[in-house]
Amino acid sequence: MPPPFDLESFLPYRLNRAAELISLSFAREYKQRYQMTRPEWRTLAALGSAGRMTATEVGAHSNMHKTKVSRTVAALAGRRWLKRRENESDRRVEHLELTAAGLRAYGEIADLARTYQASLEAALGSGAIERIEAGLAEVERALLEKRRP
Amino acid sequence: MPPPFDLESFLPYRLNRAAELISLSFAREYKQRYQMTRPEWRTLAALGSAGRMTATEVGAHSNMHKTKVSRTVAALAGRRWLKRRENESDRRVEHLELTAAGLRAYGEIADLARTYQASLEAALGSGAIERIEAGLAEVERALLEKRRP
DNA sequence: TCTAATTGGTTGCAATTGTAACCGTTGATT
DNA sequence: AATCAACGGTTACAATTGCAACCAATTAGA
Repeated sequence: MPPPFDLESFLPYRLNRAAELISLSFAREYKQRYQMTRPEWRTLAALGSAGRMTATEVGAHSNMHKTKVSRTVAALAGRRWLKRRENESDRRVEHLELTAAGLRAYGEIADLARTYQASLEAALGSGAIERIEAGLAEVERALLEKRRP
Repeated sequence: MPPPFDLESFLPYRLNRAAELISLSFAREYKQRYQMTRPEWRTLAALGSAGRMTATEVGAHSNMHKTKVSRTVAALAGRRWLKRRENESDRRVEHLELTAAGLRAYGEIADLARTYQASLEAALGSGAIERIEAGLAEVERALLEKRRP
C-alpha cells in the first residue's frame, strides 16, 4: 500500500509557489521604477554580476529559454544597456556586455536587491537563507546530473 | 561601503531557477502521457489533495493568477475531470470537485509524483527535502505577512 | 432601503511565451 | 576538399498569459 500523496510536501509544487511569490514580490520593487520586466532584470543581473557572457551562457546561468534570452537581449540592446561584441574566432557567437548606462541601472537595482534580501534575512533569522540555498544547490546538482547521463 | 551584490545568493533568483528546473523536469513525466499542462496539473493536484475547493481557493493555494485558474478550470471541466457545484448560500461561488475520471487521473499522476520525489530523495539523502521545505515555509510566511500588514 | 463598494468569476485584447523552422557558421567525417 | 551534422542565434506563428474591464451577486454605509 503506497503512502498517500501529500501535495504540500511535493517539492516541485512548493518550489514553484515560493518562487512565484518571492519573484513577484521583488518585481514590485523595480517594475514601474525602471520599466523593466523579469527576464530583463535576470539578464541584466547575470551580465552585471558575471561580466561578459554569450546569450547561451546567460540562458544556462538563469535557466531561461533561448528565444526568451534572444528577445530580452534585443530589448536591452535597444535601450543601450548592453552591447554585443563579436567573437573573431567564432562568428556565430556574440559576447554581451553592459554599457555604462546598463552598469548604472544594474548598480541601482542591485542595491534594491541587497536591501530586499537584508529585510528578508532580518525577518527569517540569520543563516536561514543560506540553508535554503545550500539545499537548492543540491537539488539543482541532482537534477542536472540526471539530465546529462 | 555596501557589500557587493552576489546574484548566486540572491534568493528570488535562486528560487526561480530551481523551480523552473524541477518543474520542467517533472512536467516531462506527465505532459505527453496525459496531455496536461502545468496549470492543469497544479489545479488537479490541489483539488485531488484538498478535496472540494472554490476557484479562489485554488488560486491562493497554488499561487496562480485568477484568470489562469478560471481558464484551467474550464479546460478541466470540458474534459470532465471536475464538476462545478453551486453554493446555495452565495451564488457567486462555485465549489469545484473532481469527477471519478478526474480522481483516477489524479491518482495516476500522484503516483508519478511520489516516484519522482522518492528518486530525488534518494539522490539527495534523507531529510534534505524536508529541510528545504521548512525553509520555504518560513519564507512564504514572512512574505505573506509583509503583504498583509 | 437605496446606493456604492466589494467579491467571485469570466472575457476581450494586447503582450509574452514556446515550438519549430530557419540562417549563417563551424566542426566532423569522408 | 566536399558533405553533413551540430551549434549560436533569430523569427514566424500559435498558444499561453496578464491586465483591465466587465457581469452578477453580496455586503456595507448613508
